[in-house]
Amino acid sequence: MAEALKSPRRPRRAGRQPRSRQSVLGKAGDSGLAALGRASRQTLQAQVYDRLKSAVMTGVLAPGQPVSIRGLASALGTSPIPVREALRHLAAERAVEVQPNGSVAVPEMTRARFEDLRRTRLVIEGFATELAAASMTPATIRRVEGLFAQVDALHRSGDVKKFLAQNQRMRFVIYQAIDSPTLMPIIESLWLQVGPFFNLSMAEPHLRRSLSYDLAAINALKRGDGPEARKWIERDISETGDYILSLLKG
Amino acid sequence: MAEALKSPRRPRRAGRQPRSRQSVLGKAGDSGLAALGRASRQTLQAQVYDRLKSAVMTGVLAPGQPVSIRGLASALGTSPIPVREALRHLAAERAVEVQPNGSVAVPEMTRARFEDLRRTRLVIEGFATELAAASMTPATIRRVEGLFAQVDALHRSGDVKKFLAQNQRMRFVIYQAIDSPTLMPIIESLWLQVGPFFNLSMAEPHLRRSLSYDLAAINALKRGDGPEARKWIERDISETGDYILSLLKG
DNA sequence: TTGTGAAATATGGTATATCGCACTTGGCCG
DNA sequence: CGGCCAAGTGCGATATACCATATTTCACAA
Repeated sequence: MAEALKSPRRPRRAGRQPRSRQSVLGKAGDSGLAALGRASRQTLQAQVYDRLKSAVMTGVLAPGQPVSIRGLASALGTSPIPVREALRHLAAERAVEVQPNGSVAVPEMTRARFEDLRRTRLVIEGFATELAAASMTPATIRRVEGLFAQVDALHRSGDVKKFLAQNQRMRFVIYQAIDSPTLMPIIESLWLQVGPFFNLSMAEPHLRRSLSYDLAAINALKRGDGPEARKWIERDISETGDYILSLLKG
Repeated sequence: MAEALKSPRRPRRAGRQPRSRQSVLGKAGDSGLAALGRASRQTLQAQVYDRLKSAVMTGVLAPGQPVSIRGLASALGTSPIPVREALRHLAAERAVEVQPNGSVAVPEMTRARFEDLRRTRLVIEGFATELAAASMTPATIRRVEGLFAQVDALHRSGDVKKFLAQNQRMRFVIYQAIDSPTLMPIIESLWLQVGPFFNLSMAEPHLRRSLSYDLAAINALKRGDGPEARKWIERDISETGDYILSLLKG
């Protein structure tokens, strides 16, 4: 058994910090060995990606503010490489923009861009909603209705951030029912692009109306009435867009 | 002033190969300093990305065949890092798939996936065509007609590969007329996903029909008739899909 | 001959080092 | 007093090093 010879391949340089592959970012309090089965096979790049994605969606990263790879890396306690790859991934989804000098930033929103996004969302999410009507199982309906109840409660409690997060989850459960590996990433990318601005600017007078449209859409989905559900989702996207656009003016 | 100590940062290790940033991949025979002004500010990652994208589109990379990062890197004469990033970028666009072990491959095509792609393309490219009708300038029309002539000639000459390449260029000129930073990347991603299979399987009996639809669409665009143009593009996508699907059966 | 397991190999992921550019800063000259 | 040049600093891009795991190969024994 020459294994003892092989295990320590090389003398191992002194100042090396192997840094265990998991849980570098996930600060979930691992209770001993339980962690082994949990996030075992998550690459750092994927963890950083998830974090940044959520940071973009929740508006933690302000639009226009440049983000430095090294800064993020040191903030997250990793080397620049996983951060670079996560940022590239987000850039491919248009969640962030690569600046001429190479650093990245959440893109600024202009009226033109927002209107472009809105018309695209109308077409794609409208289509997706109509498709979803044919794929809704009773279990999915229940899931959606449960989420709607939560969203409604969050609306009453006034927690806009959580409201939007759960609202997104609800929508995505609907879209996921289609089981379309083509549509889903497109819709995710669209939400990543408009999401930050919802978080920054959505306010009460509009939320209630949006909720009523969602409810109408859910009821239509329950009946399997795709065109009707589509109509309500389109109305929601369209009027929410009007609202955001009215804020972009000033 | 301890600066003098700092300026020559370190003695510079002997065996270092700085490897000029450009033209590592571009084997265009640089004639001396002329190269300086040419591809100056292209990162390696971007060059690798372009190459791989074209390799995927033209079917050079066979679906399912795993691509090793290191293999590509040494084939291209770079380190693995730019290759990794280019592959991640392509993976985000669904042009390649990250395998469970971390390497990547062009995804296999199944009937289900192809039908999913087709219905999505019908909606998105149909919409895009209709929009384009409102944005076509005389110059764009001329450009498209010029490309159509080339495509037609290539069809007669029987060079399917070049035919498809120019055909794509023609379509993208139309879509680009919309000037939609949202739609364009989506359409590109869709073409990256279906492109390889066109290259592998398109054959004569279908090409002529497809060309006639394209011509009809172009004429409709010229008249500014968006719905009509949309109809022809949709018919093209739909019937080309039928054709490919008939091949996927066997 | 074949199955099993261990070593060799290949490969992905990531840390570190270094290059070269870009932007900043400070000083000098007009 | 203002603008321009030069050093300095920060950062992105990339090469290299090295670990850990997946895969292959090969030897040995049943």
